[in-house]
Amino acid sequence: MYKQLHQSIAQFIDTSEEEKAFLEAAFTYREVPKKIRLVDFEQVSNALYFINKGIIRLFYPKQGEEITGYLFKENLFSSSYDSFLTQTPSMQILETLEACELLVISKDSLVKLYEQMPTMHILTRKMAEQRFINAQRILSSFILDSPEERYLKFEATNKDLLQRVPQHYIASFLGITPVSLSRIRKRLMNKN
Amino acid sequence: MYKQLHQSIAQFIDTSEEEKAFLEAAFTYREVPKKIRLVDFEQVSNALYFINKGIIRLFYPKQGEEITGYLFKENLFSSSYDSFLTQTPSMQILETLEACELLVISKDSLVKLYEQMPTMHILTRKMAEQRFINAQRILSSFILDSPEERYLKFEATNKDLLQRVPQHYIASFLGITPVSLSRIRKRLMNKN
DNA sequence: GCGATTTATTATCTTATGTTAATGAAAATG
DNA sequence: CATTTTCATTAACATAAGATAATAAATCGC
Repeated sequence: MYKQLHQSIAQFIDTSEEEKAFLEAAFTYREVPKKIRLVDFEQVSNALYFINKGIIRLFYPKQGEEITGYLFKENLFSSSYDSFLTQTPSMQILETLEACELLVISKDSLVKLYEQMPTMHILTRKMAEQRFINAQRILSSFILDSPEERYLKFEATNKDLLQRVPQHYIASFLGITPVSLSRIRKRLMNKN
Repeated sequence: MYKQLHQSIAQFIDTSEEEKAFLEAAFTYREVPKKIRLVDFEQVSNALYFINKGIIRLFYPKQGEEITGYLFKENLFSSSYDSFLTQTPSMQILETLEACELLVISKDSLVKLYEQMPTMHILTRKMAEQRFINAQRILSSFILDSPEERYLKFEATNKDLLQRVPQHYIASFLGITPVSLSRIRKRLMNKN
């Protein structure tokens, strides 16, 4: 149950058996059907969701449209992180795209963990750094690359998501319309 | 000399007099003329730069072009953070845009600080979180807003930079060409 | 202060993407 | 299994931004 979580954390810090026990006590297992909102619009997020199985989509509502901001898959922490950190209403919606098996930690449990194991500060610092680097890379791709290049990079690094996620979600993640993505795919087909 | 630094840090954690002394010992004051590269392309960054005075521009080289990624001003920590954190060659260039008065901390000094004051982990965690939130907000503006809307938001939050920074740097930060920004400004002039 | 360089604007032309709508295929639902 | 809904593709048209170039204004460096 907690194997994937421990493995993911091990990338950042070493944990003793005692600390592993603290962690397991802090996270609760939860199965969630598809299309369930973990964080709704303008709701203050009070939990982080580690994904054992499934996909979670983060999106922005914009004039009746849904603009995908990120797609979280297995072994990632998913959240409306901005809202969670600042405890302000979320501009983003967090919704399961597939039925999910999650490990959930509440804000309160996290605070308790900070007291129980000081290395937790190091872990969350490294995670925040990792998230920053990730956001930065996506941002630089928006600055530097054309939609076609962004699609090619996405394809190269997320082939599995291309199969599991409806194409129009990927289009809006790339900052383009489904129509435009379809045209780009056609162009690329003809090149090769 | 260190007043601004302490004030900025005070937004995140409380520091004792002893800790303030550790911090002052870790940061060295440096005056840098304009147009000096603090981090060059493919160089591994080994310092963070707190800005007492001046502006630092972060940009990506792209086919002979320079694409602005961020503009740092007074009381901010500036860096090629990705390179600094991962200790890999920087894809970004960090260059003074004006003559700057900086407080510089090296990777080694930072490591020493972590040992001297454990709250440093909390400080850098909160800073990393803040940076993530910032990157996230810029990214969401790329996802949600048109170039015109991005310009208006930039104008609203960074009126001073509009005066101090050549317009074509701002254009590339907004993800458009100088020509396009000029057209947008003209369009907006006529509206009001 | 003067010549050189940088910078901003404007015009022209091209092009990729947005918008809207129609169609057929695929998937979900009862 | 049949019906409804979602989804991807394609077409036609409009538009904003890119590319290039010319010009004028502002700034820099000696």
